[in-house]
Amino acid sequence: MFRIDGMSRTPVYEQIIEQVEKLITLGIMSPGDQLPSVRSLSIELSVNPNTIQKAYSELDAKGIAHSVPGRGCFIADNAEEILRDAAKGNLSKLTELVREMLLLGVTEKEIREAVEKGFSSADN
Amino acid sequence: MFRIDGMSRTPVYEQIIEQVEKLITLGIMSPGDQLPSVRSLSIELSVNPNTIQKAYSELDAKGIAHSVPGRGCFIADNAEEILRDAAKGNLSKLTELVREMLLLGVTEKEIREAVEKGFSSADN
DNA sequence: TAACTGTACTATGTGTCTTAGTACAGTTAC
DNA sequence: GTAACTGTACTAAGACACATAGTACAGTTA
Repeated sequence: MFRIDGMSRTPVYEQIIEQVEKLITLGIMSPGDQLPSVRSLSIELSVNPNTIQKAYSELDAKGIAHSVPGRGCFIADNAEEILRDAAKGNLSKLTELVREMLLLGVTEKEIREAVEKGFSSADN
Repeated sequence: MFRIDGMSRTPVYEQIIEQVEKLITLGIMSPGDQLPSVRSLSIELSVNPNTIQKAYSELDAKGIAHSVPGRGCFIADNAEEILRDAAKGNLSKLTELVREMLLLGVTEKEIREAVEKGFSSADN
């Protein structure tokens, strides 16, 4: 369910956060669903429990998951809403990316094609 | 001419690389132009000379600049071409960004607006 | 010759990420 | 109640990248 790239420059705990968010985005995990326990996931990924805990506590701080001592870590009710709002905040990032590519000499046509390609593909 | 954000998570040497690339992209610096010397820029930015050297040597490795011992560091003849090719390689990144935002519930209309905004703005 | 240029090297400090180990408290099923 | 799970907290240590500090050498230029 989770996969860690040890060669990546992004920290393991961030990779876990991203993957949890992706699972929610894709509808594979839904509000109320329980995430793997800190210990079991640490074994599955051959990673220290502290690293998993750090990921979960950040997901909790973001409001995406909710940790309950003794019970587990669960996807929050409004997880999709939070992720959607965060994505909307990234619209400006999209604008800047387009502008930079344009400045670098990428044609408007090439950019439009890349965008349409994003619209047409629904699979991961 | 250069500005460093000490609060940023991106290393200083990478910020310098990005800014050199941006100056070339914007046409402020052109092939043959000399970059500030390692020592003078290190003083200007209150940064260690080694940090500047690291940035310059990476620009050299990328083919964007060319360092000549005793003379200085100069923008390479084909710097724009290299940057343009690199930008084209990022078209897939653009596609993925669009796809992700779509999955997260951002509307197609919002995405198109952000893209058009990038097209229409020419100022930095 | 003097003042600049890039380059190379060692040593050190710092911060983040990760691991390791231990401990405590809440929950659940038997 | 007990055993086995859950999250949480804490200290200690190692690894690594980034940056600093200082020195030194060779090439270029006026």
